[in-house]
Amino acid sequence: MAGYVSDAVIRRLPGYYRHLRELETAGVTQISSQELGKRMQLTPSQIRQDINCFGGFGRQGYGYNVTELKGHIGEILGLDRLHKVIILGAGSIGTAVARYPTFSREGFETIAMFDVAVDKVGGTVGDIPVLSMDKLESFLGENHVDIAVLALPAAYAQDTLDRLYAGGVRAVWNFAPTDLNHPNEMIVVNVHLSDSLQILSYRMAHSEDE
Amino acid sequence: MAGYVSDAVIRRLPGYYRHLRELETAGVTQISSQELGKRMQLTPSQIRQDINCFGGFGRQGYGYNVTELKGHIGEILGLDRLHKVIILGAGSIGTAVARYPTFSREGFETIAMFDVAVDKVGGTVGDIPVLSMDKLESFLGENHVDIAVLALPAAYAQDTLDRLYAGGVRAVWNFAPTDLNHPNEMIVVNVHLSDSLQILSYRMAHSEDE
DNA sequence: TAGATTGTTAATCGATTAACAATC
DNA sequence: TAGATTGTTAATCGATTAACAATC
Repeated sequence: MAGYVSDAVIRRLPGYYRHLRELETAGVTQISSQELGKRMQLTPSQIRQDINCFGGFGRQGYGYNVTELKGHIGEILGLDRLHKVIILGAGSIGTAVARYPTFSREGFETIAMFDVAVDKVGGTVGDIPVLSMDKLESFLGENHVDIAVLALPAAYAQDTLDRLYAGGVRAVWNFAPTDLNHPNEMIVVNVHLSDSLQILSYRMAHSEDE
Repeated sequence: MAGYVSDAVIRRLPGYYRHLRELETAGVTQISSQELGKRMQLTPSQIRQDINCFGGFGRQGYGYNVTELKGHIGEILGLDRLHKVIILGAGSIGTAVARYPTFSREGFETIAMFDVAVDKVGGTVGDIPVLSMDKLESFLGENHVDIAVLALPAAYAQDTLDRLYAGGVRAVWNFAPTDLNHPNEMIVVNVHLSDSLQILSYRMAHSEDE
């Protein structure tokens, strides 16, 4: 069904999912592109175009069924599957990711964390065991891992990514503040917290401009 | 100097800054749009267009001086100013933000955290005092705050944002997984960690498509 | 000077918006 | 049926890329 879908559309999908979940929780069963657009600050046209990249989930004269559309978008996002996750780095960022309740709710299960600090190795974060970084290869040999989270200093990120790739991991969620080189068949999504804060700083510095 | 600058350009600025910092650290003094483009996966044209939104920082036949350009972009991003920050929520995300070393290096100083949990109030995270949420208004009355970080559950985010606005805060960095309503003169930048993870999930689910 | 590379204008490409027939 | 709203095609708008004269 889905042919080429532009990056712009993909980046909006989680927003649709989030708003539809909120609407569902609020007991709303039906919504038009008009109303959803007002809520999400998008034009009704754009919403219909976006949704129709994946199929005609609406009905003329009615709009969209909230639960149904949320279900479709959840599937499109792959949230109907279970993802096994490991976290590299048991510092404050790694810990925050491990404890983030939303992830487990959406099918992301963290099965292990890795760190170099001897005082962390052997411990746990919540229920999650913290293993030695030296055990990474053997762990990957024995366990299927869908996603690796890089939550360690930039200086170690590239080397760790290369080890993950060699161990068969094909998807990385990167919190290290650097851009990483990776083979085409590896998917890397960056968080780059500093970038986001700098954009806030930019807007503050230029808020009088226009 | 800077007339209208598109969102697309603004979102790329932190990337320029990051790469220029890395180049400077590596001892590179000069770079052409060609080389920088190869490094950042952008066309040379785009780099020259982006930079020329703010002024002609290059020299024909030479390219750009790394340190000089980094300095200009740092200023454009407002990183030459000191920003006083408070963090709402002393959970694992708030703590991770408080401990993130990059921020203090770039001129963001966290002066207080706030939480409702009685076992956290009165304590510290690093050097930063954790105050009671009840003290927010009095704190804002006595201290200048440039940026508030929302690191609390979605259910409390809108209410807290309204209190921040009433207390004079005009910039918010939002980690709560919800979109917030805010007056025009308030600047809100969202992190939405779940969105980013869902985009990774999407790409994994559709990596065979093309 | 010759070579390189910018700054900037023009051309292209893609994403958003508008319009409207189809239809619930 | 009449009214509402989708799905989809066409028009517009904006961002990216190409080209090249200016100039270091």
